[in-house]
Amino acid sequence: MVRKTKGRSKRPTLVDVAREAGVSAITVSRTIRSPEIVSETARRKVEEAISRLGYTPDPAASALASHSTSTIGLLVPSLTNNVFSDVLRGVYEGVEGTRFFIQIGNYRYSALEEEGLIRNFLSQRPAGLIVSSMDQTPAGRALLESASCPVVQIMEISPGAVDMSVGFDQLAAVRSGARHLLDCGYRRPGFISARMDPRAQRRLATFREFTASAGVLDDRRIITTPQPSSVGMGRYLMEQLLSRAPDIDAVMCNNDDLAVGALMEAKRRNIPVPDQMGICSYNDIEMVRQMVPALTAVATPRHEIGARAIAMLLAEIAQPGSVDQRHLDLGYELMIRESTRPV
Amino acid sequence: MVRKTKGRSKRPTLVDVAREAGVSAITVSRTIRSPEIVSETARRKVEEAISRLGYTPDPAASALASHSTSTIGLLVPSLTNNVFSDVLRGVYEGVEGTRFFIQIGNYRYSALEEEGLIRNFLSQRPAGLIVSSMDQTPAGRALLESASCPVVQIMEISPGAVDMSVGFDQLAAVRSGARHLLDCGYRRPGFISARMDPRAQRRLATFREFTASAGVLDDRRIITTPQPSSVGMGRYLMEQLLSRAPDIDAVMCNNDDLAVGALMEAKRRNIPVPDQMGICSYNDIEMVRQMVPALTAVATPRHEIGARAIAMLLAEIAQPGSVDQRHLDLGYELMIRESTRPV
DNA sequence: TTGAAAGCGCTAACAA
DNA sequence: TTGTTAGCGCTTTCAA
Repeated sequence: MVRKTKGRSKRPTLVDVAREAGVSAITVSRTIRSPEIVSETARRKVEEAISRLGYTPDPAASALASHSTSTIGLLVPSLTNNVFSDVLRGVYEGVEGTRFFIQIGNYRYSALEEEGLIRNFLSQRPAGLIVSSMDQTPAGRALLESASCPVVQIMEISPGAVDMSVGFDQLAAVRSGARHLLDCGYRRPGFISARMDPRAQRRLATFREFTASAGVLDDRRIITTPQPSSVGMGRYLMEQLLSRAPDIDAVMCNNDDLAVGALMEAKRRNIPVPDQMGICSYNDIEMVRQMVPALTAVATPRHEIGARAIAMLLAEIAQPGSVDQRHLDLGYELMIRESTRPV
Repeated sequence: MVRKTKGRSKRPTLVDVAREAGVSAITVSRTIRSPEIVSETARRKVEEAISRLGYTPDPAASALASHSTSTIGLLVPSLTNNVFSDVLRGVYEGVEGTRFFIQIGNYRYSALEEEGLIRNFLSQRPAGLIVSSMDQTPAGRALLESASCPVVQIMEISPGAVDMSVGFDQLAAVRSGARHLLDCGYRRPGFISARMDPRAQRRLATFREFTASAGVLDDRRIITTPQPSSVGMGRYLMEQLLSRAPDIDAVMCNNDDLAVGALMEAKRRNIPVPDQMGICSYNDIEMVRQMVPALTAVATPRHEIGARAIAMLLAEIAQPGSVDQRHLDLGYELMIRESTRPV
């Protein structure tokens, strides 16, 4: 059943190409990495030799000799969360056609695991690093600070970023959703949230402050769980909310799947949305606007965060120090749809 | 604004550790890779030296000397499709805690791009490869056949797999959904599908054959698009279907998001589901069973495919030829819920 | 169980 | 513009 014979694959090397082309090894190397500094004739000979031999460079040898790889590390807290799949897409689109490739590390919302991954990634001498939080452990942060490659922190804006950052004001975003609910005339707003990582905690705190200052805070109307977010969890939290505070008239959801779940639960109970229950979602993945009724949501620039982060990183790798705007605030947008009733 | 000084980081090497521990370099190497063949005393000295110096191995040097890396390549046709995010999760869970890490390549449903990625990945001497299709170009297939690492093809079962495979019978799966619609008493079933890759094509062909043999095939009730699948696309295709064949009484959807869209469109038009319209979904991501009404679906073992594929691969890497069951059929399951009416 | 010697395939640094 | 030389940090091979 064994198929492979660990083929001591006599794969051609730089030296083979050099011999074939009648030049030196370094000329071949240069032809590949910076063709513009090689003479027309040499280049042509080398290119022919390469295609004749079917040569492909060995990235390991290159990494060893040059002390740097073409790997870009991307640390995310979750692979399941739709939020990050959009970021991911932006990042992948940005590296397409370059010599770089992405290596994803999933730290599962654990700062300790994140620290381990940072250490691990850094030991591979990556060309750059994208990390999805500002909440590193002190050791993790120290590692990032002393990294010998550019680092982009994404998702939030924060004055304390290590090197570069791309994000938006998450707290202003959640506030705009809450404000919209009040503007619509809802007076007993609730809040549901799953997976209470530091960022979710901060958004909850902001919701509490905002509603408190508006005189409509009631802790019975706030339900959270450390478990992962899902549509089913949205239904469950909505159920809890309705039994603990039956007079609730609106709900701010900390994630899209929770909002979809909340809508489904309302439908099951024949609670009319938006008339007796306003629903505001957060992030605004595609599905949200296709619901019936379409969900109002705070739209976050997930894809653009990925795209801009990788663009910054590539620019900084190509030319260290060349990126002027090292901290980008991409903003957010309140998408008013059918699940909240305008005044 | 520049922060880094390309730190000629005097990072400790194997030789430094050897000197510190009073042994030779190769003993340090062995202590790390196969501690069981090193004496207790030597091992202890080395371990102490490693932690004292904060040594981490350089993967590039290791790869160059040993002709193999700890990278496992994973080729997927899409980063957006929920199907693959479940597979991904299974794979990532499987490498956690091992020395391996995953590198994802997205070939965007293009066999040509896939071929390029195979070439690219293979030139990095990966420890193993997971590919998500059986539809390689001839050159792509040849590359896989001559790869010097184990290869797992996932998603489908097929006698023509290159090395190992993990999947299920996609055609039997779609047939079971179609059969269920007929069993329920629906007589004018339609089919909607987006992103017509070869696999989607085969499923459509199977639907046609099956309905033809049951005498209920009508091509007006089949609508497809090459564009990506989404909830919005599901609504759109449902709309088309209803205008082209208003007498339709059920729809088989080739993907979960299409089914959710179809349900929403039915709701918008006040078409009662399941009484006047049966809906059957394909894949069964979490959201599907949380809809109101909950959607009937053919559940596919996406997470398990990822988990089993990586397990096979790791076993084969550890001990070439050790995997006996080289082709796994994981099956599928029809989940009957509220969107189809039982007889 | 341990070690010495010889590379792996490339690039940095310098020289021509 | 091109070449020479000397490694990069590890593992392989062979020997003790």
